[in-house]
Amino acid sequence: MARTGKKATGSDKTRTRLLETAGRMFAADGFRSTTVRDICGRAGANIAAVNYHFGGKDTLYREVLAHTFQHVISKYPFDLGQEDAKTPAERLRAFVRAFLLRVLDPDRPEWHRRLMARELSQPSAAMRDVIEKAIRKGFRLLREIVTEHLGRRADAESVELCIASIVGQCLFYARGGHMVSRMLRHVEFTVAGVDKLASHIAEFSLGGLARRRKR
Amino acid sequence: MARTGKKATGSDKTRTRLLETAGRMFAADGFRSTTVRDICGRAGANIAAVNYHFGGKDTLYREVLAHTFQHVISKYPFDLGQEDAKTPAERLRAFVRAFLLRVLDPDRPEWHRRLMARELSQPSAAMRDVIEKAIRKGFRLLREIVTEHLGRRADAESVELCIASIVGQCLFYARGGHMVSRMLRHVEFTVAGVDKLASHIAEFSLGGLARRRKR
Amino acid sequence: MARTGKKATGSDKTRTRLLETAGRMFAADGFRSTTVRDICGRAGANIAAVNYHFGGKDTLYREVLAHTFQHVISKYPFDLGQEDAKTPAERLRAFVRAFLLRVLDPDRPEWHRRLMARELSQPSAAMRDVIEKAIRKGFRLLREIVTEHLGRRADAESVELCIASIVGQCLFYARGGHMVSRMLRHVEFTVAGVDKLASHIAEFSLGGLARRRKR
Amino acid sequence: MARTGKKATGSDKTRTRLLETAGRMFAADGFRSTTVRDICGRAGANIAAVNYHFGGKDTLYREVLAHTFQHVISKYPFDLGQEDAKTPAERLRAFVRAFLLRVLDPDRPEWHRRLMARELSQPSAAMRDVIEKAIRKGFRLLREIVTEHLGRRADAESVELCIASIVGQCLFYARGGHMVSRMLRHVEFTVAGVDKLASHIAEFSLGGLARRRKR
DNA sequence: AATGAATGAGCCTTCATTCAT
DNA sequence: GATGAATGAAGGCTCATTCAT
Repeated sequence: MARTGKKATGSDKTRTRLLETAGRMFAADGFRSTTVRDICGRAGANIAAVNYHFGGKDTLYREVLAHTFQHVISKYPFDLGQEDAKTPAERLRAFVRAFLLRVLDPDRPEWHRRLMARELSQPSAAMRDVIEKAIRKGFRLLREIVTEHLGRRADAESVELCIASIVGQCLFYARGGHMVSRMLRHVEFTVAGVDKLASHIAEFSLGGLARRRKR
Repeated sequence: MARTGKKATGSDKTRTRLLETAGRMFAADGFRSTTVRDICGRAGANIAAVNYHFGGKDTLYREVLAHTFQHVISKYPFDLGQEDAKTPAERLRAFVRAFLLRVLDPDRPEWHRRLMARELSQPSAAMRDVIEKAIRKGFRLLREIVTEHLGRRADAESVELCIASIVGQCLFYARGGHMVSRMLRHVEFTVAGVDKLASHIAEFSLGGLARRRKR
Repeated sequence: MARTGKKATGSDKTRTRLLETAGRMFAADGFRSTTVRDICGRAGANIAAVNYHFGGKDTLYREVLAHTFQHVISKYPFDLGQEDAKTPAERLRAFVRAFLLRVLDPDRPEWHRRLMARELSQPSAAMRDVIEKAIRKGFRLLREIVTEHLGRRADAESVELCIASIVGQCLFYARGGHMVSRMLRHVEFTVAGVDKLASHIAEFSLGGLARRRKR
Repeated sequence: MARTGKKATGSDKTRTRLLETAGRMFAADGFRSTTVRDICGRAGANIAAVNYHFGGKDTLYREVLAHTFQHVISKYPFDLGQEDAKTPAERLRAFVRAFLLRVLDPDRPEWHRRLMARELSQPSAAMRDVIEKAIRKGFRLLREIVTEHLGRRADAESVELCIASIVGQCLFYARGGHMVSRMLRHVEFTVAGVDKLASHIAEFSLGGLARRRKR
């Protein structure tokens, strides 16, 4: 057994391996299409391992989600860099950058992004609350920033339309590898280009906001 | 033979009901999670009805897709209104409006949007080619429009970043009922507000493009 | 419809076509493996035609069997040629020839043989009685002939062993196209060679009977 | 993985029971008519047991076949006893005896015979090669023996006709329990009488060959 | 007289899970 | 702590048959 190299000494290793493998597979094929047999097989574990370690497939999925979202939520708060930002323009830039960092975190493997995109478009029951809470928080902040730009007298609809425009631009990069993005040959979706992306979106949005204000 | 799909004499009621029900369910839960039994049950048809009318689950899905995408592709071409547009600004407005119309077509039920969003983010083998072709076509047009705004000397990366910004704003509305959009209480996602949405995105983007040009 | 050439004027034609097609298919693949849909399809008839004309698959099968066995039973009785046979040797020859004619009837299509072989090795409930009766009749005759050859004092076991030897030789040709027979490149299994086959088996058996008698 | 069939540790009880039950049922009713549900039911196993242990119905059938034919092929080679046979007559006797032993092996249950008979008359894709090879081998040997008896100048057709006569007699006993054989009340088809059967067939054939030679 | 849409029982298979070891 | 044999519910699909026309 030991000579196969698959099995490590501690039992905790299997659990970790299961978590990693399952996450990758859930991200690639979705919850339903991923089978417990396959997860265990690829993780080099017994077929009963998932139930043994996590209690079931659902629980494993929830665990994967928790493990995946856990860090990012606290690592890149929406208000990251807000305290250093003096002008409204800087605050928008900070927001956009924080948003993109959260979505394109350099330290996270690619499948984290895919899994997040999946949950974002159709959240499972387990994540709904967590995600909604996080979104609501960021939303409030962005509303303030946009209001700063449009002026206090701006109507609610205009504010929200601009919010949608900014968020839309950011979310475009969140969904990794979809068809539209594949057309863009000169844009780096990866982490390396995150600052460039943030700069562009911030500039573009500043222009948009300015135009919307004049009207 | 019903299997060939060439039907004309009989009453197509069951077939139509099946198509409608299946579409709605595929849109809501995805291909895998939707069972033939459920489809037939809710359509008030026998469990063998799907196989009889469509030959199988896969074929039914493809039929639903065809039935769903069929109209929209030809009804709202990307270059809709381009010939009447004189200025670059008007061309951008026309493009955005055509894009949104395609996505928020007044004549289509809500689940069409959801199904389209699903296929857009992870296209099934059957749709991949159709979708890619459609996207590529619109992409070329938008590139021209953006280049008009940024000037001929604009580098490829800047052009594509602006394309991403515009497309991102539009796609935001394509995905019906996702979490972020639920925060926006004052924006009508429905068809009724499509012109207002188009106007905003066009204006916002014009501002963004202008700012990007100056740099 | 008429221009397809599939449909004849009278309704009786469909029935006949169904009978022919079904027989061929039952002979080739067996009762279970042959589907009503396929029969109707290849016969150019409606899917409900079998039930309409014959009441069901089972009934159709029985009808095919009756239609197939009907003639042969009366056409080639086991005692064919017995009245003209003067010597025991001639009687044996006549018997073998009748047996082979029954099995390799020139006027019957090949699939009749296959169907018969099928029923012989595992008779359906419907045919069991008919077949058993026919066999019993021939068996009695052959017993007499063999007894003539072995002498009246021959024990029952010896008689039956010789019967088995003779029948075994004949049955070898009844099962068309099985693996062993494919090895024999110089023997005609078809109808054309039936007299040659009969001669050989009769001669071979006469030799065998003679040797068995001496012992 | 049980699917690979590489099992050693666990108690092979269920697997063995499944193999035995399935074999018996396949032999009795054929592949198509035998249902997995029935097999599992009669074997006292779960409905999923067949798929778990064998991967599917097809694989199970192949396994049954392998398990059934495995021994007999090597246990009773066609040339069994040939080296001890001095005269042509003894060689024929040895061949017939080996043939019958193969077919009526004392150590095998009755359903093995039935299954073999089934495969012999219409071999499944899996067995075709194995059977053909085995047959071809025995065929070559018998041809030599017959040629010895008929003389070197015997024409190919005569040789093959005699081969057919000998093989026909043997095969008669291979098909257990068919209608004709039920008429023979004084012949033991079972293993106990195999030597007596072999003696008869050999003697009968020697007589037949002798007579065929004289002509 | 004949059609073909529709039926429901039953098929093989896959799945997450449980249980004895 | 971990295994893998065994389970039963549910999946898609095929079949002979029925029913309204």
